[in-house]
Order: sequence, then structure tokens, then C-alpha cells
Amino acid sequence: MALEHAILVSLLEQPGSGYELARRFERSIGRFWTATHQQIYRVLRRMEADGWIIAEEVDQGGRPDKRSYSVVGTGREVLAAWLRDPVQPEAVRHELAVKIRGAAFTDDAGRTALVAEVERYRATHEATLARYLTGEVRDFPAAAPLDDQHRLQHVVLRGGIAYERMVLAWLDDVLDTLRGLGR
Amino acid sequence: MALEHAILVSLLEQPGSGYELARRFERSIGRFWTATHQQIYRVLRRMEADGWIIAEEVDQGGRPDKRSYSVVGTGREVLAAWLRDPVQPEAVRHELAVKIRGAAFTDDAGRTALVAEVERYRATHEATLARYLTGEVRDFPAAAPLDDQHRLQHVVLRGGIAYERMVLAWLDDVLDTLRGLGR
DNA sequence: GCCAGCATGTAAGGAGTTACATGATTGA
DNA sequence: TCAATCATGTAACTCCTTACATGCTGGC
Repeated sequence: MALEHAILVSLLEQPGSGYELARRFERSIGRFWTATHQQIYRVLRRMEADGWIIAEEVDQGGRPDKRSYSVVGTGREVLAAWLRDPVQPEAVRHELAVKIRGAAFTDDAGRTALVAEVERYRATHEATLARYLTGEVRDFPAAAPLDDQHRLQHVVLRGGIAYERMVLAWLDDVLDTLRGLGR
Repeated sequence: MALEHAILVSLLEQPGSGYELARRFERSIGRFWTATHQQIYRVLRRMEADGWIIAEEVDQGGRPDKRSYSVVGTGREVLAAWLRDPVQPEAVRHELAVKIRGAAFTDDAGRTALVAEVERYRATHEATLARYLTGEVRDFPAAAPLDDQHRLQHVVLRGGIAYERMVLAWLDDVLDTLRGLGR
């Protein structure tokens, strides 16, 4: 379990409210850890109760008040201890791979539909890669020297880019294979 | 949710018991869908109750009896319908990426420990890649012509191989970055 | 005699998903 | 005025993980 830890890292990078965290999980952090606002609010309350983070009520004039959270000493210690733990093997869930092997047990119409679906899926990954590359030139310009925090963010983003490139190449392989079946 | 579907595909490829399925999930299917035997037994009972699969009691002499499951008409229809559904975006959970960004908020000792942990993690992926490559030459010899089922299994395995190669290259990048911090 | 493997389960608890709910402001 | 965005939640349910449980056989 590491939603707590993902939240600690995000709040250390930049304090913020549950709502802001939810938006970060949709964008940057969502690349490697997904969470909905419901989960986030629940975990934030627990973390506050356990003294890992503290909240500050922020009056925003017109907009609703927000509770901005920051990490305190205990939270830092929890994170440091977790960083020293062994990395758990990831639980892989790749639905498309199941479908591809399932294609052996369907008819021509089903395969044609799957090809169309793989193409649609490929387009979403192409869009993701384009978003990452745009973000990379915006946030990590080659000329500017980076501090540790940004160098680490950059290497994680490079992982996302490498992943998307690998997926796209593999999906081309998949499409070739699907189209070449039954010959 | 697609554990049912992963089981349907596996049982279509080869009928078997809950125990045998659990072993396949540890090996081949586990590359893209993980499940424990507890989950598998529970889902198998539900699938049998819903008439997707049928069980046959097999007396094995010395060893305990087993219930060998096969997919029947309803199960095939469920699978065909599911293959036509859009692929859900994967829920990503990459603990190591969280830790890498977390390394910005720990001390030298913590970073040294993380480097060691990444090296250990890298070794497990190297072993996984070696296993995949061994399996590939064993199961998909270049000379033999393959039927559709095996061509699809092969393209999924190639995806696993591409993934492991990508991960290894990225982990080298991560190690370089971690070692270059604070300079 | 002991361990690994075969074979199937129960139970408890934590995590995650989906649906629903509220109420304000800002911009088109 | 209508939709989008900001901001925070509850409730019900499903799913997944972890721990525990049983009992047999074959090989070292």
C-alpha cells in the first residue's frame, strides 16, 4: 500500500488541498499512481489523525475555503522509513493482453472489432506520448540546470516516455499479428 | 474487472483445475494478469453457478481428486461480448517511481539505500527477461509454423520482453540520475 | 521422517470503485 | 442561464490481500 506515500511525496513537492491533490493525480502523479478524490480525502483524514500532515484552513474570498495540507516531522519519518523498504513487485493487470490471447477463440467479426479497438487504444497512447513530450520541453529545458527534485521528476517522466514508446512499437507488432491470422 | 475473462481464455487454451489455473497465473498469465488461488477458487465457483463453465471430477488415483473446468457455450458468448468492449485504461501503480521522486526528501543514507534497492530490483527484472527469452526459444522456435493461438501467445510474450528491456534501460538511467544527485 | 507439491478452501480486513450529494463562483 | 470549475464529502459495494486450515502423496 502506498497511496499515503504518494501523497506524502506530492505534498513535500508542494503543499495543497485534497482537491489539488486529486488534480495532480489526474495529471503528473497519475502516470505512476492512480487515485480518485474519494480515496484521497479518506486517506488525508487518516494521515492528519495520525499526525503525518497538518491542515491549514485557507480563506479564498469568493471560492470555497480549502484545507491546505503540509507534511510534518512524523510524515517525513514515515516516508524515509518506507523508502528503505524493499520495492514490492508490481501487480500487473494488462487487459489488452488478455483480449489478444482471447482473440484465438472468437470469429472474424470479433477479430475485426479487436483490430479497431487496438487502433483506438494505440491513438490514446500516441496522445499520451505527445503530452509527455510537450511537458518535457516545457518543464525540463535542456539549457537550465536542475535541482535534485526536478532531476528526479525528469527521470520518472523519461520512464513514462520510454514506456509509451515501447507500447506503441508493441501495438504495431500486435496489429501486424492480428491482421496476419488465419493465413 | 476481468479475472473472469482471463480465466475463460486460459480454460479455452487448456481446461484445468483451480490449482492448475493458479500455477498458470504464477507463470505465463501472471505476466499480464495476477491472481491468487483464493481469488481463482471464488471466481470459478461463481462462473460455474452462472453456467459459463462446467466442472468434471477427475479421480487421479493417488493424488487428491480435482475438479477440471471447461468453458461451455455461455462462457464463450461472454468472452466474445467482452472482446468487443472498449479496452479500459490501465490503473497504473508503480511504487518505484513514487520512491524515486521521494528520494528528493531523504538524506544521503536514504539515497544510498535506494540505489541498492534499485539494483536489487533491476536484478529481478534481468532474471525475468532471461526467463522470457528462454521460454521464447523453447515455445516458439523460428522454424516451426504456428497456429493462430500460438501466434497470439507469442506476440503477448514479445510484449513482455519489450517491457522488460525498456525497464532495464530505464533503471540504468535511474541509477545514473540517483548517483549524480547533489552535484 | 520431512519437505515439496497437489488440491481446495474459510475468514477478516483493507483498498478501490461507483454512485450520489451539496453548494459556491466564473465565464460564455 | 447554463456549464464548467472549485471544493469536500457519504454510502454501498466489490475486489484484493493476508493469514489460517486441511490432508494426501512421492521423493530424498
